Amino acid sequence: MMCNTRLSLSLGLSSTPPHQNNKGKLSTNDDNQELTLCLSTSSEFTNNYDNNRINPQLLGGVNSSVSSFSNTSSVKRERDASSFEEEVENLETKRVLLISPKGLVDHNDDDEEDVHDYGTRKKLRLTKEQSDVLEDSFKEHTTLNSKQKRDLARRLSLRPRQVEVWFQNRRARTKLKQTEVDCEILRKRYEDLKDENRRLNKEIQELKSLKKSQPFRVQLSAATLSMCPSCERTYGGAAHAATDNSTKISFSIGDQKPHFYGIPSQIH
DNA sequence: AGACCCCACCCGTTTACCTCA
DNA sequence: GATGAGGTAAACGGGTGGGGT
Repeated sequence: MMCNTRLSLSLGLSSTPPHQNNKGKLSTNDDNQELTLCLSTSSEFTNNYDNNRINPQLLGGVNSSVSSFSNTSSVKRERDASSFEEEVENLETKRVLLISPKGLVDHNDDDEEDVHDYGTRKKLRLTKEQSDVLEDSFKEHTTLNSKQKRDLARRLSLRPRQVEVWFQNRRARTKLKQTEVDCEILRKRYEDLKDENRRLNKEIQELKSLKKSQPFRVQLSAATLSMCPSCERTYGGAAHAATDNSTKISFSIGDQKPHFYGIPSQIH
């Protein structure tokens, strides 16, 4: 099997390719890849670059190796070829460069359509037709099995991995939208409860003042009071005693306006 | 049982590309 | 027209869990 992976190593400064997420490890997914250790100097990198063998995306990492990769800031990395060459000229001749699979050697067939002249990964923009088909498929099922993925990829002239990634991103978008909807519902519910709380507190204050003005007629604590939402008046704990069959309260969670049946007319 | 591998998925992030001020 | 900011979507790497061996 052709070696698709090379690890280039020389002495000196170190940098991490940008697509390694600044987190380090060089990993390979392909069992057929092998790691080759070789020494490299600036001039070799320049030559490789000119020979279209190094991914400028990686070179961006080289460009900013000293300044950018020491922290996690998402500063846009300069990928301009000329500035890279200037940087390379300025770099010391010996440095450690870890280059991941796409960086040094030939791309496999699948990847070739996605690279620019200088070897950068060209960002695919799906056509309207491709997006429509994927959307339709997503409506049917939000996940794909291997066969569905392969079929869809073949149908759209995409790689299965691209279809897989599209579905992952699509699920993420759906989830994000749903989260936003949920947030809005919760916000509304919170506002409603706040209003309800404000109204009940106001009633408590009114009752307290009523108790003060009519101490012998109103001897009920606020906790034992109930309220008829239809008329917005309160009445006492006798209703809860329910010794009188004519006094019944119908109330359930979610009711906007609970109704009170058979409440003695005198409390109104 | 548990160690290992593979696979699919999620999550956070990076990056290419687009739009708009 | 050039440019930078911000948004969007494709792509990536790492982590995780389930299933098979």
